[in-house]
Amino acid sequence: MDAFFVSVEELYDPSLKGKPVVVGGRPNERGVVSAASYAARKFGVHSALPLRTAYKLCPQAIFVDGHPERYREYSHKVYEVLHAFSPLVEMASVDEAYLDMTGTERLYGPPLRAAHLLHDRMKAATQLNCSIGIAQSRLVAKISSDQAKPNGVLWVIPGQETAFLAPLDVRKVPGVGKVTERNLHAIGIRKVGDLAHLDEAFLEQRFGKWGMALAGKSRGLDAGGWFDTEIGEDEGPKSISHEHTFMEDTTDLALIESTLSRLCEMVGRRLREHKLSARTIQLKLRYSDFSTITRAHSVPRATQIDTELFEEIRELFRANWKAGAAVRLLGVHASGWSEGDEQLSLIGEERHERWKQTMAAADRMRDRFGESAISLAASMRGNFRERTHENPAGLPGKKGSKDSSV
DNA sequence: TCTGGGGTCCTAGGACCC
DNA sequence: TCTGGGGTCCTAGGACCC
Repeated sequence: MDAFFVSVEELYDPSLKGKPVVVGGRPNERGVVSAASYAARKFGVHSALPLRTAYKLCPQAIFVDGHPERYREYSHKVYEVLHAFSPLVEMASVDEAYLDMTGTERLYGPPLRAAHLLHDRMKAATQLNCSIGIAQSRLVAKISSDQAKPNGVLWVIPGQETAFLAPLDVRKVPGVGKVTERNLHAIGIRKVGDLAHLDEAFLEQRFGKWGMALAGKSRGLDAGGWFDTEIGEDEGPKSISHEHTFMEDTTDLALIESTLSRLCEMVGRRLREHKLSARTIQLKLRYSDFSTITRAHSVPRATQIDTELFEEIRELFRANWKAGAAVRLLGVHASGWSEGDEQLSLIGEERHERWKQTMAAADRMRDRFGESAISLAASMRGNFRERTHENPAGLPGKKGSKDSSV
C-alpha cells in the first residue's frame, strides 16, 4: 500500500489530503516518524526520522498521532480484497502482501492485465492506492513494487531479473541496511549488478551465511533466508513484547516498577489471547546515553500470568540496574513457548490456578469496560503523569477511588 | 538530527550432557 | 592426566524490517 498510515488518516480526515502530513506523534515528543505523506517527503521527511527533526525540516507539516486500530482495520479490508482475488495470500506486514497467481491466467488474463484489475478493485473497495510488482520470485516482486511506487504496476518479465536488478543500489535489496551497505561500499560494491558479478565463495567467506543469501538475491532468488517458505503459511508469533520510552529519563523507582508491572500486564494479556505460555522472560533497559542491555531468565514452569512475569522481571531489574542511573526505556519480552504444562509443587500449582482464573476474569472485564478497567496494584503505585499523558481518556486519575485493583 | 515499538533472524560463547 | 567431538540449551547483542 502507498503511504499506508497517511492514506488511512486522510480517509478519517479528508482535509489532510495533499498536505504535508507526518504520522507518529507531536513534534515535541520523543519518537520517530511512522509515515510521511508524499508532500512531506519533498522536505526530506521520511519514516524513522526523529519527530523533532521532522519538525525542523517541515514546521508547516500536520503532525498526527498514529492509530494502530485503524491500520489493522484497513489491513483487514486489504486482505479481503486480495483473498477474493486469489486464495494464496500472505500478509507480510500490515500494508504488504504476496499473492501466488499461479494458474489464474484463464481467469484474469496475462499478468499485467491481472495486476491492473486488482489495482482497480483495491481502489474501489478501500479508496486506497497500492503498487504492484509482478515477478517469478518474491524478492523481485517486492523490489519491483517498490520501483512502481506511487500507485503503479510493474512486471519483471521472466529472464529479465538480473537486468532489472543490476542498476539498482544494493540498499534496495531487502535485508541490506545501513551496516551491510557500508560494508559493501567499503569493498567497492554499490549496485546489485556489482554484487552479481562477485564470486559466491568470496561473499561467503567475507559475510558468512548471509553472503551466500546475498549472492542469490543479487540474481533475484528467494532462497536462503526469509523468503523460502510457501506463500500462505502462517505460524503464530515467536515472541511477544512491549516497551516504553519515558517522556523524560527517570530514576524514580516507584515509576520504574509500576511501568514494568504495566508492561507485564500487557504481555500477559497478549499471551493469553494467543493461548501461549512463555519460559523465557527478558528485561530491556536503556539508559540516558542510549546504551541498552537485555537480561533474560528461563523458568522451568512456563507462564502467562502477569504477577509471575512481574516477579521475574523485577528480579532481573533489581539485579541489573545501575542504581541511580536514569532510565530512558523499559521493555518486557516473552518467548520460548512451552510444549506441555509441567506440574510444579501442589501449593505452587494451586496458586498458579487461582491466578489463572483471576487473569481470565480480568481479561473479561477489559473486554467489556476497556483496557484500563482493571490493573495490578503494582502497576498503579508509581507516578501517574506518564500514564495519563499516554491515555488521557483512560485512567480516572489521581484520586483512584474508581480504580479497580487486584 | 537526538534517536518508537513490535517483531525476525543470526552469531557467538559458555554450560552441560553423552 | 594437560585434555575430543557432537549436540542442545541458554544468554547477549546486533542487523534489519515495517
